[in-house]
Amino acid sequence: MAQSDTVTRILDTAEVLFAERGFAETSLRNITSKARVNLAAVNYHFGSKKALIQAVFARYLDPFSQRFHGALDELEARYEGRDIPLEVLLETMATTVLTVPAERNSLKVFMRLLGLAYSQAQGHLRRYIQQQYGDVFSRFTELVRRATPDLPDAERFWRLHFMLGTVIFTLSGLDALRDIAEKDYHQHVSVRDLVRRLRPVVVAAMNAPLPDEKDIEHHADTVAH
Amino acid sequence: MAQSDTVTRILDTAEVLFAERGFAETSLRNITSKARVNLAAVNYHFGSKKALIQAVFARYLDPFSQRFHGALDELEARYEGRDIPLEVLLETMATTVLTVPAERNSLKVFMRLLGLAYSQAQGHLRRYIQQQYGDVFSRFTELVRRATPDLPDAERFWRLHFMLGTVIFTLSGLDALRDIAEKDYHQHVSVRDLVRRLRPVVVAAMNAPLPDEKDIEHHADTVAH
DNA sequence: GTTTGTTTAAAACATCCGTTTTTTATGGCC
DNA sequence: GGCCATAAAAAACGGATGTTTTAAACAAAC
Repeated sequence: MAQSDTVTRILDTAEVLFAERGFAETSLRNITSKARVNLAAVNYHFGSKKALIQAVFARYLDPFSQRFHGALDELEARYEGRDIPLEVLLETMATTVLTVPAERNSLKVFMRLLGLAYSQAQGHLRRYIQQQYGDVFSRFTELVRRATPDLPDAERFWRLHFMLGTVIFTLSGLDALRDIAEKDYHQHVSVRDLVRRLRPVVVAAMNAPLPDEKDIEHHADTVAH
Repeated sequence: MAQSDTVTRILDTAEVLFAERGFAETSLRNITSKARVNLAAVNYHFGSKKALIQAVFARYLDPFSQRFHGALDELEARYEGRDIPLEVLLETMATTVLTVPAERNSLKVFMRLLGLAYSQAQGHLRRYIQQQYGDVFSRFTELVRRATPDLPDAERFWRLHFMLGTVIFTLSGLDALRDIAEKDYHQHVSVRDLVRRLRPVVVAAMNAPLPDEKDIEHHADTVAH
C-alpha cells in the first residue's frame, strides 16, 4: 500500500496548498516537502504538474458529476416529463455540491478550486473541465431552460453565471468573509447557514424583472474593451 | 521626461499583462521587454515587484476612491439628510466604476485586477487595498444600511458580498464568458449591456424575502469547513 | 568644462523552478 | 537464494526568476 499512500498524500496536500495560494504560487517542492514525500514522486506518479492539477480536480469532479447525473435521473423520473421547478433544480444542485466534499470535510477547498479554475489563466484547466464535465452542466442548464420558459435564452445564460459567481465567490472566500462577519456581527456562520441565506437571493435574482430595453442606448459607448 | 515615460510605460504594460495572466505568471522580464525598457528599471523606479503591483492598483483606485467620495458628497447634499434609495446608491457606484477606467479604455483590465486581488493569494495586496481604500467602502455600506432599514445587519452584509461576487466574477471573467455566450447565442455583449442586465438582478437580490428560519436545522451539520 | 545627481544599460548573482537521471530499497515470484 | 518489476530517494540539469551591482549616458548647475 506504499504507492496509494504516497499518491493520496500528494493529492491531499496539493489540494490544500493550491486552494490557499493558487497553482503558480505552489511549487512541487512545497507540496512534496509538506507531504513528506520525495520531490520526484509527483512526476513519477502523475507525470507533470499540470497532470497533478487535473488529478486534484478529478477527485472532486468525478464523484460530483456522477452523483449529479444520478440526482437528475431521479428528478426526471419523479416528475415524469413535467417541468421540474427551478427551486427544486437549484436545491438539488446545492445538496449535490454539499454532499461530495462533505466526505472529506473540505467544501471550502472545493469551492476555492472552482474559483481558481475560472479566474486563473491556466488555459489547460478550463479546457479539461469543459470537455470532461461539460455534459452535466449542459444537462442542468437544459432543465433550467424548461423551468424558466419566459426568460430569454441570453438572459437565462447570464443570470445563471451571475449566480455561479455569487456562490463561488462567497464560498471560496469564505474564511476572509467569515472573519469580517464575526468581527462585525459577533455571530458564527456555518456553510449551511450561508446556503440558507443564498437560497432566497438566488431565486429572486433568477426571477428578477427583465432589464429595461431603453437603457441600452443611455450613454455613448465610450468604454471599449 | 525620460523618467515619467519609462514609469508609465512600465505601468501600462504591467497592468495588461497582470490582467491577462495574473501576477505570479507575469515576470519582470515579460514586462520590461514588452515595454522596451531595461529590466532593472522596475526595481529602480518601484523598488520591487510587489510595489509595482500596488502601483498598478493605485493608479486605478486613487481616482476611483476620490470620485466615489465626491459622488457620495453630491448625493448626500442632494438628499439633505434623507435616506438615499438603494437603486440610486448602486447606480452611483456603477457609474463611478465605469467612469474611472473609461479614460484609459480598459474597464476589462480594471475588473480583472479586482478579481485577482480577491482570488489570488497575494496577502500583501488585500491588506494594502483594505487599509488604503477601506474607508470609501465603509461609507458606502453605511449609506446602504440606511437605505435598507428592514434588512437585518447580517443579512445585508452577506447580500452585499453576494452581489460583489456576482459583479466581480462576471466582469473579471468576461472574456471567457463572452466567448461562450457568443458561440451559443450569436450576439455580442458589451460591458454596458452586461451592466444593464446586472441592474435588475442585483436589486431583486437585495430585496429578496428573508430566508426561512425553519431551514436552519433541516439537516444535521455534517459539513464542517 | 568639470562636476553632480539622476536615469538607463549591461552584466552578474543567488535562488528557485519543473523535470530527468541515477541510485537504492522493497516485496512478490520462480 | 536470485530475479525482476515497482517504488522511493538522492542528485543533478537546464532554465527562468527577482534582485543587485557595476558601468555608461545624460542633463543641469556652478
